[in-house]
Amino acid sequence: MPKAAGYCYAVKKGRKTGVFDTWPECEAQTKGYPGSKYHKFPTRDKAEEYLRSPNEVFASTTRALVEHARLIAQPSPTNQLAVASTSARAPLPVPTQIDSDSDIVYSDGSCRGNGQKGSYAGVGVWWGSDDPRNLAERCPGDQTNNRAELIAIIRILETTPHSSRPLVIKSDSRYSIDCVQKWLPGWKRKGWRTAGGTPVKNVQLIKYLAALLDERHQKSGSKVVLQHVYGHQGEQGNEGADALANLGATLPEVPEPDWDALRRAVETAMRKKAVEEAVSAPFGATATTTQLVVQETKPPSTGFVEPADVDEFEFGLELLAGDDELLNEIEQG
Amino acid sequence: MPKAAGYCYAVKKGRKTGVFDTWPECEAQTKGYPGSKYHKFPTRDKAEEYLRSPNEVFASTTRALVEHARLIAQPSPTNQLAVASTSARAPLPVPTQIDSDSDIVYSDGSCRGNGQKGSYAGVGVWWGSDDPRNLAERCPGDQTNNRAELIAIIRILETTPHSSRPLVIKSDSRYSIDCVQKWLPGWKRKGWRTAGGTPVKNVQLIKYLAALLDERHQKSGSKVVLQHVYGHQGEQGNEGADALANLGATLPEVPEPDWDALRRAVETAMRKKAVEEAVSAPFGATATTTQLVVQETKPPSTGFVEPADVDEFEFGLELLAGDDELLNEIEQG
RNA sequence: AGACACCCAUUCGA
DNA sequence: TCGAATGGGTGTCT
Repeated sequence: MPKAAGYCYAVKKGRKTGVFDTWPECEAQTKGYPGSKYHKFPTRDKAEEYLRSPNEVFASTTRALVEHARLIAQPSPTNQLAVASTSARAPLPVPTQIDSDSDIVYSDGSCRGNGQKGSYAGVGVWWGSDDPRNLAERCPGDQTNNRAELIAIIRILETTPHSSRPLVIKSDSRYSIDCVQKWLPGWKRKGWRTAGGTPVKNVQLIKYLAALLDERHQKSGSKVVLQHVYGHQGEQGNEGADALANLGATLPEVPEPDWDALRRAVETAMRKKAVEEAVSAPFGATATTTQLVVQETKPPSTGFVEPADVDEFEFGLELLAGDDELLNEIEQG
Repeated sequence: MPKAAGYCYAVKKGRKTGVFDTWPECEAQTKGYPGSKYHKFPTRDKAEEYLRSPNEVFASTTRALVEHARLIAQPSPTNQLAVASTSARAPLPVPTQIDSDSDIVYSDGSCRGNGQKGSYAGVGVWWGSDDPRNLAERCPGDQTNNRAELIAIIRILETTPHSSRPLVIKSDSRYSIDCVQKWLPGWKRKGWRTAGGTPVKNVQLIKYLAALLDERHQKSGSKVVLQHVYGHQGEQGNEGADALANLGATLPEVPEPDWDALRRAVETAMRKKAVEEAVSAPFGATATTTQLVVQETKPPSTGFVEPADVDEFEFGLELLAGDDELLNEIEQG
């Protein structure tokens, strides 16, 4: 509540451009300047990043995306099934250029009127300006912010081919990250009950997301880094995903996939691979256990984003051991 | 989110005047035209009403008001006390003609540079063109838009004699109306904390306003109707109050009244009356509990202002039962 | 009690 | 498009 000034103002269009420490300074550059563009940020870093980022990130991406999303979204005899099937969820073509050590992608969910009747939610995935892998989709099923955030991450994993490079997913949803990072093991143990004894929400989504992560680790051995970023800090990628999510929320309703079926399909594939490996190397070599690396950033109020803290979590076939449904299937099949 | 074009543009001063359906048409009449006056409206009705409304409703009122306001406002040995005392806040003379079933009055607050250092706020009350009860006053104390809006309503209640007819106060401040309409009971219960746990702002103002409403209900049994109107829709009364508020903001600073003292004075008077009534009619007759009627209008985007929905709220001695300070005073007095 | 999101509403202004 | 003044809520977990 203390109005402790600690803000910066980035002026992108104005008499002088640059970063200014006080509002009056910023105002002096923008007031009365036609088409001025400026923004408040909690840190100088963020302000500078905003200045560096291109002005119209999504303009050209948008139209194509809307069309793409509409096609997928509109229930019709020819594509209704496809939407809910895994095949329609196959990876998109990857751009040919490979330019960095790890793949970075932003996810975001939005939900107009969250908690209200008649709310509508959207999902956004942003790889870069004009990147064909970008997504703007209507959130299927219940329209809540948290579902949209989870599904955004799921959609990334569904549409991104495995690769040897780490995949860095940046989300501003602490909830989504914590679901897979810190709460999932306990939930498995305690039968998907919250600390308050109530059933965990969005279980199908969370289980499917966990399965997708497991699959990726098992197949490629590569890392998935879930990194939390604070929303609305001017970070280009987050803003991009946000805009795409808002766009997605305007699309027509879509049928909800059968998340459990999707998860089982993934798990079946994993089991096959596990069996093959066990057969070819039966000398006590345990199933692949890879790491889910979760990167943490400091909250924006600290002023600096320090070198990311890294928490590491065991992942892999743990799920097989903790899931009754799966054990049953294995026993019977 | 749909940018569904359905707007009209009224040009009051420009190359051609009238109502135009598109922004380019409107722009053509106004761009570069010195002193152009134009406005966007959601409906043609509103646009036409704006054109019909006299251009300078207040011109003749203004000079007298400025003088009047200056006299009241200027702190001087002879009137400084009067400003803060209830006696100086006595009702103004009412015009002799009585012309309708209920009294309608518009309130508005304005605040130049709201939130900035050096902002200055004004209070406007509009009864009609050239009505002597009109007010244009500088906002005392902190200069914020919301304080000005609250004080505008307070000033109406302070300066308007009780009457058997309902008093309709039209304000464009949803905040002010909600303060007394929907949030006040909860605030009393929860110790004047907001939903986020922070202290409610402008508490003295709100308490005093509530006391004035209670007093009015108790004394006269008449209704006070708080009606929300949307700002800048061309409604004459709202525009009038707006102009007066802007005028008030240009007046010199005024000392801030002791709102708590004012409230206590009102509450003391109420208690006396309550006691008298209890004595003269001790047969379980409860204290007067009247209704605060809150009228709601549709937002302007719907295009039509339908017959007002009416929500009714219990008011009256509830405050006596919920205010510890008061209970203490009663016990001691 | 805390955290991260998602918003909703009305103003006041530049 | 940007700022501030002000309030209300849900989604979710610990």
